[in-house]
Amino acid sequence: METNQIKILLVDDEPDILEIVGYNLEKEGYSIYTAENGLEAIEQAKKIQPHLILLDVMMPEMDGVEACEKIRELPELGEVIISFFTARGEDYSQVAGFDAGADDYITKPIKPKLLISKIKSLLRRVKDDGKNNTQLGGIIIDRDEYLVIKDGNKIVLPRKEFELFSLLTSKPGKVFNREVIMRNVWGGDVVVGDRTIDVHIRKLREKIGDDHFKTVKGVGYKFVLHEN
Amino acid sequence: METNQIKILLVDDEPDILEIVGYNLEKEGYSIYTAENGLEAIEQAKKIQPHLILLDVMMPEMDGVEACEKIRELPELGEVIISFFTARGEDYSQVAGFDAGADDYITKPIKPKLLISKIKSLLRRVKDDGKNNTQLGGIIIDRDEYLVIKDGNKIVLPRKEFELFSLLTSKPGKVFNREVIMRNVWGGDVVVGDRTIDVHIRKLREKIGDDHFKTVKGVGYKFVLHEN
DNA sequence: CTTTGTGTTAAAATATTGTTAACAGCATTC
DNA sequence: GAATGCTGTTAACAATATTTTAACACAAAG
Repeated sequence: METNQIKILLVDDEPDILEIVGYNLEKEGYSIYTAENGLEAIEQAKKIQPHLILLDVMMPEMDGVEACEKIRELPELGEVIISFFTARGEDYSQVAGFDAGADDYITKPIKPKLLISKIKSLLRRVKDDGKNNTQLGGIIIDRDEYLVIKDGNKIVLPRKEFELFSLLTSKPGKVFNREVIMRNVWGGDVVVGDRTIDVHIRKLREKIGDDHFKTVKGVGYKFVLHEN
Repeated sequence: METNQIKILLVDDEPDILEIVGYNLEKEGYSIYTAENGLEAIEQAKKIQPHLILLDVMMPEMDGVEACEKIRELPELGEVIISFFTARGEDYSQVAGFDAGADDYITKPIKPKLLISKIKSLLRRVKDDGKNNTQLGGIIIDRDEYLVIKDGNKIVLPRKEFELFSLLTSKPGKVFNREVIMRNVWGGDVVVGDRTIDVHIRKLREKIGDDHFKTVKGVGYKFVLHEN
């Protein structure tokens, strides 16, 4: 990933800090976004999907620790890296911070060089992610994590359901007949009853949404992104 | 290990793919070898002892899955990492289940940047056989000392437990199935009972924390940093 | 209005994992 | 060299989650 595609959200109630830190990071080529309190931070985070969030611990409205916890509850931001700013001596908050789900700490006063090198090290994980993800509209299928994320909700599917879902979504709109489904999900030799596929489809409809799975009677099933 | 000492064997029946992928990998400094079918792949693999093999699933003579199985039976290649190329939707259940003993897979069409980052991630384990410490949230993993530090507490793990932990944390969130765990922690030839992995997972849960280790039934285990 | 294919349920069957305690191997200590 | 403690493995059993079945309802097509 190019440096200039990496988005960093900076959250602090002191404009001075935002400016000086922002300046240093922009000089390195990162795209900088800012917020002045925890509430705003969460709004922004949802909107811009940053790679890294730098959160001040002490802030009005909602402090950093609380904001961090809230952000960690948002599945669509599951990958985001969060680091706190904290004044030295405030380090009692470190334990609380890790509990809240922080990845690292940066102590004030901020030294630009140290800041940059810490940030580079934190972002190393983002740069080479190499994930097997598919994004279809608002639905993310993560084959590494065996997870489906829809509208910000993590949905855990059991194996057969996941594989069936994965097959259907491998070509949205295409109708898969029962034989093909059988062969791909169950394997050529396994023999199971007639209603098994239906039951699995039903569960997918329950979990993912009724209207994504269309029955083509006498032929098979298909996955559609939008109903029409 | 230096990048230019890392040997990658590329196996695909389409010369175009060999060329474009080979070009991209050579640009990164890897040493590239090629084969055009499964049989040839096995010959080459024995001869050059590569660190990583990228196998197309669909090939004449002997397909990727079969070749992978054969390679896994060769004791002299016990350490090799194998990843499939696969078109999305193709042979889904087999590839997804890693029945053949692959470590990962890469979906076609191949995007060079993603390819490179995936390969780097796969090779990370080979490259830093030397010293390496990782920090993940509040957890520090010291691979030299077989030591884990969590919330400031030192946790000493026995070798097997440490290696299992180390594997799972090498890619937080990713599900590792039992075969892969077996091969990486115990080695390809060792045969131990079915419950051994479970017992080790249990001990990690006891020592590191229950909620970091998620079971995906029928698939495997994953390490998660933050629960949600 | 009969046939054919699909939808729905809950219960049954199966598969997979969790837990425990026991044991052997090995190194360390006394 | 006996005692101790730790590691890794196993086996038996418990606990759970997933998958399948079976029975019946329903709906569309002919």
